[in-house]
Amino acid sequence: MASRSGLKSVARRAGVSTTTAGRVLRGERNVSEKTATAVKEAAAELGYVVNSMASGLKNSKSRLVAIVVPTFHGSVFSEAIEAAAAALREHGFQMIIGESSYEVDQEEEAVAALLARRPDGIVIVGTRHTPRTRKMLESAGIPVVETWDIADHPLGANIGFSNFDAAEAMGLALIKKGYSRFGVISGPAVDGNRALQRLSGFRSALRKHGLQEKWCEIVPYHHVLGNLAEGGRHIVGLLQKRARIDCLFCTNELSGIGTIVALRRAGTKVPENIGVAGFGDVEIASLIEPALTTVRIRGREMGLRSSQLLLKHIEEDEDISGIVEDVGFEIAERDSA
Amino acid sequence: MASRSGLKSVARRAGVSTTTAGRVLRGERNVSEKTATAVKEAAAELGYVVNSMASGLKNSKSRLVAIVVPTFHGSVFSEAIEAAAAALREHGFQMIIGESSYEVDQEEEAVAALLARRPDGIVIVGTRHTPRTRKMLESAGIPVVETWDIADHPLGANIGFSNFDAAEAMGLALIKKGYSRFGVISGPAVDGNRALQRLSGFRSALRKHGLQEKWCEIVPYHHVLGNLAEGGRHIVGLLQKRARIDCLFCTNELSGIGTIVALRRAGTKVPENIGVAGFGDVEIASLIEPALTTVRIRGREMGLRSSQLLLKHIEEDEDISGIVEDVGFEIAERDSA
DNA sequence: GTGAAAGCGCTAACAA
DNA sequence: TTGTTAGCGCTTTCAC
Repeated sequence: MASRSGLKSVARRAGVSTTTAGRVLRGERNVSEKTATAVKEAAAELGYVVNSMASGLKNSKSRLVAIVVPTFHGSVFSEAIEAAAAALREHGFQMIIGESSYEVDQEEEAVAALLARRPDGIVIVGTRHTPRTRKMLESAGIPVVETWDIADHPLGANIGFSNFDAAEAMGLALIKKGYSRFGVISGPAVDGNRALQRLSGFRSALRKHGLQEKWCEIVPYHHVLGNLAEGGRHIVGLLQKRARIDCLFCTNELSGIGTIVALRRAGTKVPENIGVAGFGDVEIASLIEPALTTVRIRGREMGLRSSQLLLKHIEEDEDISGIVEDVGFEIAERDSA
Repeated sequence: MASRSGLKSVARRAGVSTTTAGRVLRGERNVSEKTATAVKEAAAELGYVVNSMASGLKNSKSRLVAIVVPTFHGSVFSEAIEAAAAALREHGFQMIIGESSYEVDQEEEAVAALLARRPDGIVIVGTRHTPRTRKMLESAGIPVVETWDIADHPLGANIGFSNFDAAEAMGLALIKKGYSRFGVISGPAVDGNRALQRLSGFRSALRKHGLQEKWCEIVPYHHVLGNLAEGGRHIVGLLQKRARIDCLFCTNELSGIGTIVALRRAGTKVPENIGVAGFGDVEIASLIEPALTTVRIRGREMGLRSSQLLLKHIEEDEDISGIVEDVGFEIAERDSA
């Protein structure tokens, strides 16, 4: 079927060579009006669509950009994806997405699968990778942008923010508001991952005021992220068993939202009975009642900026490796704490 | 760079032919242990990743599935995408996504761009397409699944639900609750699109009870979808200018949520002062206060089922065209109406 | 168990 | 303005 509507059949139908047919369909100008029309008609009649595997192979470019995110769930990263995809589409690029599930091994698999498509550039959320991931990325010969963090040893360009600083700033802000007995909900904090950085930053803030959190619960990601309502209930259960606190810091936004909803349903008043702060900022964070106090992350900006850099490298042939941009963050003090 | 780590250089480094190297890397068994090890080592050292443009071209398959959704915004379709992507990944397939922005011309463009990658199958949200879109899809020679609606003339398989019936059921449910003075917020209702079907279904319910809506506002999509908070404020403005109603039906979920939030901020009590019902069901619909009464759509199921059908066609070579499945819907009566 | 050769559908370089 | 030729990086016969 594919062969029945290949360039060859279009050419045959229009009575020209495949070269000429290709030229017309690519929009080159040095073809006679008449020929062009004939080719276009033939193509339309056959429903012809170019085979970009073939053309990409020929010119060794795919007009594809890859992006690796920890998860699709919950719109945390989708705003960044959206912004990037829109910018790319304007330049005739498409996006392929991989999911790392917050695991470097999964990330490795995703990167391999994506690189197989020979993208012209790649954006990765995160700066921790397996050695093989780094190797593959280096050998790929394409521009790389790491994001959502500041890298110690960037693979290429780096558009991010300091997770440590952001969590510390939130800690300071909460202390300023008068809270002093903190509980923390964090995803698995390992190596130098973002959960750990956030935890460390928060603790640094407490230490500066001679404080220490009353307890810190490490919750598997599927628990906080898989299902908001269920995750929230889980956290409320935790609250009852642990030492009394006056403020709960959730190192990711989804657990913050889930917690607020679950607390409300359990009849606990936020922020009267307990303050809740989150990290990250999706649209719902400001829509729920009470609106979530959180660290506002510039996801959209990071997505956009990353793709802009890639496009600059690809289209203007300007090396972007080594570029580092800190997009910062902002403490959004709303009603929950 | 790509050539420096092509199959040829792996083969050279391992001292074998590209044929043999390829065999090893594809996991074929009829290779000596020793050779296999040498090849794998060479590949690892070079960070080799297969070029699927080349392999795909050779075997005319891409292990790629395309999906076209109206929008990425707001997780309406992302649950469906998520479910589909997960199922596909398990079978070694990747997904490429296109966005139609609720416009058939944009859809045509997206379909052309996606088909150029020679996906092995395609899922499209919606059943209305331009003639060229239909033609391209027909000539592509790949399985097609239309979804989120029931098609009059399916292009291939069809996994959906009746938007008319769903809206009618919601209308009936609201009337049963005692509402009788309805306002409607709808996206552009043209041809046989889903907005129009929902509107028609809702009106049918009213007619059955000798009622008629007090007013119906057609709001451009960017207004209700671009920004929840702003869209909501817009709707609240409308409410003040139009005839008094006791219940507002929003034919899409995002406007329902935006409306509830905006009304709450404006000091109007839902459902005491006015009932609000939506259409569609994302996670936040049940988390906001009051929880949104809405038509629950099986997005996740449609996404999953669509990809299962495609996989069946692709991997088991079983023709799926003509298969129609109505996954139905459900009225979720919550607190907002 | 291994390799040589042909070719997937397209485009770039060159020739006419 | 148009066509011929070669080859992108792989996989697939087919031969050894």
